[in-house]
Amino acid sequence: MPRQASAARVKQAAALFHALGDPTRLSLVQRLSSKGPESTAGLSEGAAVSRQAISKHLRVLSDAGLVLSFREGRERIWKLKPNRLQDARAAINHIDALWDEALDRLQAHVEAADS
Amino acid sequence: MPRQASAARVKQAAALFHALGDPTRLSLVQRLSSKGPESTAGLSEGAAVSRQAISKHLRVLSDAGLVLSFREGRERIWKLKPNRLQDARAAINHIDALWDEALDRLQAHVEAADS
DNA sequence: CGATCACGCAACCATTTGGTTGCACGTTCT
DNA sequence: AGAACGTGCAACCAAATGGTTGCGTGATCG
Repeated sequence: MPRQASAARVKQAAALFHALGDPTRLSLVQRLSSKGPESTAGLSEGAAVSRQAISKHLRVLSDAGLVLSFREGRERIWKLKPNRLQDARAAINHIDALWDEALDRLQAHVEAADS
Repeated sequence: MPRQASAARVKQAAALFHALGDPTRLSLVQRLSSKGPESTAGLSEGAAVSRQAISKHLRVLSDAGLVLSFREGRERIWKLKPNRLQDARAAINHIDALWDEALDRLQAHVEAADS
């Protein structure tokens, strides 16, 4: 039996994908991943949009558990919460597993009819 | 050098995640994955929302390349395009790879300072 | 102390999104 | 032929989204 009701799991995974489903946010995740922790202003540096826009996106990522932050002097530092990406990958793997099972069933059916 | 400009790649991946980032749509993908091809009406069967809502979601999934459809008599049959999920996984793996590189760089730095 | 910097908050705006209902059209069943 | 079915299309609606600007506040620099 599943550890969690399927509907709730889908909701959770969808929330994660939703957070990743914006180019600006995905760029932020990528940047935090490659360049390491950075301040809000730092992350706004090269961006096409305003600091507040970036700030809002970071808040969305934070709500999704993809990123965390802490105050340091007058800056707020953001860093990636890397384990969270595993959850997204797990969701995809789960769907893939279903797909493979379906193929197996189909294969079994074909072989049964092949006698 | 990257096969594609980074910005374009991010956009592509974000579009994919965006399509997966809705509970109803993610359920549809999961259902198509586990139960195999099905008609619009069939997919609307258990759903909480109307047939047209489902139809719109399927169209979004189709635009994202996650699903394809064909007319069969008076029905439209939808089936998963499984390879597309690989792209989503690849995007996550790519970010993870960046992260690992960053950790390696950090490690190298620590060891260098440790002499 | 005064200037500047980084940030948070709020108001506001246009567009997108997710949903509905109603209707028209082609297909299938009897 | 006529009824029922599966879809597609369009209009419409409320809420969410992504963005802006302006302003207040605490921290840091000179």
